[in-house]
Amino acid sequence: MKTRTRHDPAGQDQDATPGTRERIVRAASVLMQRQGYDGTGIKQISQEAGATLGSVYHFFPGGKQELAVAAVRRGDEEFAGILREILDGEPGPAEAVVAVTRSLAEGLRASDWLDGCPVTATALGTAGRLPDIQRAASSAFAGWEGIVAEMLRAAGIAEEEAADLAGMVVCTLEGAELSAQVSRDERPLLVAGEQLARLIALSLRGGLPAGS
Amino acid sequence: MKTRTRHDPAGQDQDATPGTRERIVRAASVLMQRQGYDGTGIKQISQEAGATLGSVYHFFPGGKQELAVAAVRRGDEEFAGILREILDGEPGPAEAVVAVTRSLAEGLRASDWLDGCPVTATALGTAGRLPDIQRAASSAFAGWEGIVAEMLRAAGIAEEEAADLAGMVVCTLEGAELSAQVSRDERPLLVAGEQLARLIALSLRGGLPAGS
DNA sequence: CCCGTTCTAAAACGGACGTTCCATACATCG
DNA sequence: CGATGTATGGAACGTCCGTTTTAGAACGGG
Repeated sequence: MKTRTRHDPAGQDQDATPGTRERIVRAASVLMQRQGYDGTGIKQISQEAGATLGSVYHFFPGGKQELAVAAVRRGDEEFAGILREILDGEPGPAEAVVAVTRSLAEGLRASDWLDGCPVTATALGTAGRLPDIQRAASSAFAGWEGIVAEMLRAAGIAEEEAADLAGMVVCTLEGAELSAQVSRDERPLLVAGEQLARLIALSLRGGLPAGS
Repeated sequence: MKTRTRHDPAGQDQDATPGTRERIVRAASVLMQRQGYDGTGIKQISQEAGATLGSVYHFFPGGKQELAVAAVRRGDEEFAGILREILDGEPGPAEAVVAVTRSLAEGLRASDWLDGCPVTATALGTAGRLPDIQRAASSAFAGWEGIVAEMLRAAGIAEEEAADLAGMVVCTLEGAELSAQVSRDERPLLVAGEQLARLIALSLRGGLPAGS
């Protein structure tokens, strides 16, 4: 029942009891996603991960803060993967964005509105205090924006407009998921998806640029 | 130095040392906006408000939770007031939304990116745990949405489309402010403003409805 | 003038927090 | 077979948490 073979450098066994460090990061990511930074205790994390305090501080000598950074990065990569996967499976950018909102809505409802954005809660609770966490969250947003921007450029939207539009898409997804979670209703996400699709369609056919 | 005259039912003196209860709510609102629910202590609130623990528990027998609900409601009303004020001062809905994003950006930058949305941090940290706070936050979002929807209808947009668009506007503002705060950069807000303006302009002239 | 209500003041409590510390187990290497 | 370095188990520490409690001050109505 112990752990598994030692010297498993990255501990990437996919799922079969994934090594202590990996379990700790996963537990931290889930718990902080749900309860925020201050609302999540190290002891709770270690318990949920099936590890002990000694292990936590062994792998994360920087304590809670270092662990939170790892958790945010984990959430970042996880969502980036999902995002890429969905975008690749859709024919056009408008359909892709709608598909993302649908996926987010399903995830939210399936978790009884507990699992929102994996970085927002952690980032927001530590906004002006813990710069390391803030930076990790900021680069997560930037990364997602890049993924969306790439898709938009591939669809033929000009460089600069694609960047703006990608920023808009990520912000709106963020806000809509937040809204849906707080109001326990998937409608904000679905509406956001449709409206974003309108906006993308407008850009695809070179429609009116901001100034009415 | 004490307080002021007793029996000041609502304690609405505008600003001249506004009574203990009022000071407590204000301090709670600001602190929870910045640090979230779990990150803010009752003792910190009482100290910041220039009150004592006795006063806090006198006015809020329900403890921290009741105080948080009052703080969220206060943030709700505050932003609703600002929103109405800005919307009334602009000629059309597109300009109005842009003005709101500019105002939010200024507020964020002026506070060194500390003061984001007055309800998001509190709501997100207590999402599945404290239903009272969640409800207060949810009704705040709904109220803001109503204000925006009314403006859109007044500008001639049909009932149902105005509702969807208003939801989109509020979600995007929420997400953009979050993004701006985390990345310490006002660009997300400004981009969101312009893109929302495009979307509104599209609705004003009966443009393409979702289906590409 | 005194009583009751309203409000303020601060001490005290049990518990949880993040962190430190050390003793132990185990695989690997000389 | 020691010896070594990595990993685990868990007790212990000091601090701060939300809350309770008890006492006192400031007013209003009888």
